[in-house]
Formats: sequence, structure tokens, C-alpha cells
Amino acid sequence: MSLSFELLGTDGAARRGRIGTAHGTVETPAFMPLGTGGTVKAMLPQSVAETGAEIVLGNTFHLMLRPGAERVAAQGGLHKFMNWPRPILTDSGGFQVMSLKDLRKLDPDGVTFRSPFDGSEHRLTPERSIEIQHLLDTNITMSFDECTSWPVEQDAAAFSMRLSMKWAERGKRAFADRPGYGLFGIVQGSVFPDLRAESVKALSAIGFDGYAVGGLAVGEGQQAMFGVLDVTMPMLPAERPRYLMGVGRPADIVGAVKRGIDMFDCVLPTRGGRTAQAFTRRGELNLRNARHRDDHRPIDEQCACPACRHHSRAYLHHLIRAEEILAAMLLTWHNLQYYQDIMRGLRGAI
RNA sequence: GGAGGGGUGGCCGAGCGGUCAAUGGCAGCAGACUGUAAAUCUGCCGACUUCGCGUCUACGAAGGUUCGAAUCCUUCCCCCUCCA
Repeated sequence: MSLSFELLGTDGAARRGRIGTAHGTVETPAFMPLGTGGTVKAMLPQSVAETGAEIVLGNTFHLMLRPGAERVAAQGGLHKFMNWPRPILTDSGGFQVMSLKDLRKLDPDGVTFRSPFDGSEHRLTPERSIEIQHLLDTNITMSFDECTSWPVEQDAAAFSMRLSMKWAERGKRAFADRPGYGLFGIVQGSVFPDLRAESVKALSAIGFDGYAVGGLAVGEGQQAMFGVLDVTMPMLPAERPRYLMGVGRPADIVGAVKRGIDMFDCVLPTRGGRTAQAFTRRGELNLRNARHRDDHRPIDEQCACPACRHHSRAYLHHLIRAEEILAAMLLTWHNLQYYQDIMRGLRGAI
């Protein structure tokens, strides 16, 4: 295994760990901000690091379309290109197989996408997805899969999952194993315990540096999601990191950590930062709402981010109303800070 | 003084005899957002309301024509442009 993972402690099913990569370590449980297009939107890389984030996501599909994987490689890889010297994990494009359903054709060999930007065609196969991730020089490569949408019939979920398992195997063969880099497999099977079990078995037989649980938080609800984790987690190898893809709200993350998840990513803090949504210790706030107009308080008294240290809700509300770019910057920073504070708290508690 | 253009819901701006409480956009009030086609999207947005294709009041003002007027006619008020 070329990606190290130390289990530093456990608390029930919850785990405290450390992932070692060629670009540094990641303390787990970890939240990974999304830098889909080679940037954590509205944030300087240095600022992302200041929130406590140690690893960010990139995206195979989006970087393939622009600027192109080969171009990033020619610039010295994604770390150098985006000036993020720390670990990077890239999604394989598997989420886009779901989210861009109307712009793609799926066949047993792979997926042909029509670019949402210019209509051009782009082919993604398990092998090409891995190749792109090599070109990006990502530390953690994700298997190319199909993120199964929800709701879904059991036989359709089975078909989708088995396809992802075949692709996982092909990806594993295409992956260049090297020190400080790893490949994760992705468990699918929607909300069906038997399918999740079958998926775990298939992936374990192939052998990965880490295991992700995919196809969740797509509409099934928190209870169903936790239900899937309850049956899936115990089957996964304990000595490898576990990543719950695309999750989630703070409460989702806490519940998933309790069930043994080590890694998370989600658009909510960053997208929310651009859509006036602030996450706080006392719930979510929509700072566009009129009730914040004259509120002199910070978003969160206990937060150390620049938005909370230096600015009032009234000011942030004004920036949002005025569509000032600073609104997105400040709110994103706050949300990422809050998410990292949660993770720090969880790590301290385990 | 003369000639022309125009006054529409908080603002801009369509409509130019009925299907108009009146297209759009903005502003406003909320909601959504979970491996990012997202600084995006959705709903509401005259008053009342049992929330209903219900009632009322509305397109500068007042009259008039018409079964029916924001839309046509008359007078008045106001604004803009050009000429003197």
C-alpha cells in the first residue's frame, strides 16, 4: 500500500487517524473542501489552509474539459498549477455520470459526455479517468463509477453497482502504484443492504488504498443514509481510510464519524458561502434575509474566521444584497472555518 | 408662441377594444442547495381573502363612445424634444 494510514485511536466505531501522502499528512476525521475546477471558489489556497484544511478535492471531469489534463500536467501538475502544495484527492467524474445525466451516454465500456460549456464530446472510461488523475498528479485517485441516483429500483441499483465494480477493477489495473499515492474504490448499492454487501466484497477482493461510500445524500434522507452506513462500515477493512462522498451537513458528518467514516467532502460550505448560507453552532442562517439588516453581531461569536472577527451580520447582509464579491469570500471562509472546527472537535473527542 | 412625443402597479418597461390585476426586468419577501453545468435555482410580489379560474380598486384627471376601454374620442393637468 502506497498511501499510509495510521489508526491513532477509536471511540466506539469512530476513528482517529492519519493519512500519509507524498504531499503531506491528513489528520482524520477530515473534511475536504471542494476545489472542483482547480480552485476552492472564492478562497485563496493559503486561506483554505488557514481554516485548517489539509486536503482539497479536484475533479477529473471539470479539469478534463478545462483546462485539460495534459495542460495541467505540462504546468507541473495540479498542486503546482493551483498553488496548493498539500494533498489533493480528485473525484473520477463518477458524480457527473449522475449529475449530467442529460448530457451523457453510458455504455458498459464508459461514458460519453457532451460538454456543458461548448457541446463538444468527451469520453471517460475507467482507464482514461485514472490516466487523467495521474496527469493531475492527485494523491488520492478515485475509481471511475456511476453515482447511482435516487430513488432507484433494486435491480437498477444492482446493475449500476455491478458496472461500477467492473470499472473499479479496470481502474485498479490502470492505476500506477507509487509511494505517497493511492487509489480508492467506491461502494455503491443505493439503500439496499445486500447490494452494499456485494459491493464491499467485490472491492475488497480487488484491494484498494481506501474505501469510499458513494451514492448517498442524493435524496434518500439522513436516516436511510445512516442505515446504509450501519450495514456497510462493519464490512470494510479497518486498516484503510473510509470516505463518505459528498456529505454533508454538520449533523450528517457527526453521525457518519460515529459510524466509522474518516473523510468527507461537500459543496455545502462553499456553495452556501456563495448563496448567503452560513453554518453556525446554532444552526444555519440565511444572511440575505431582512432580519439581519441591522444585526450588529457576528455570524458566530465563537468563530475565529475573518468574517466573524471583523464583521457584523448587518455588513455581510449588505455585501450580499449589493452582490459584492467579498460576501462570497467572507461567507465561504466562515463556512470552511466552521466545518474545520467541527472536524477538529471530533478529532479531539475520539 | 409653434411643432412633435409621452404620462401603466416601488422603479424601468411591454400592452394599444374583450382571453388584462395587466408580458419582461429590477427592487422587495421567503425557500432550496449534500463526490459543484451553481456568485445558482424556485415560489410569492395591488388590496381583501373561506387563498379558490373569489370580491374590490386600478393603467395622469374628468367626461364620453361601446355590450365591453390601459387601449378609441373630448377637455384639463403634468413631463420631454425640437423650432422661435
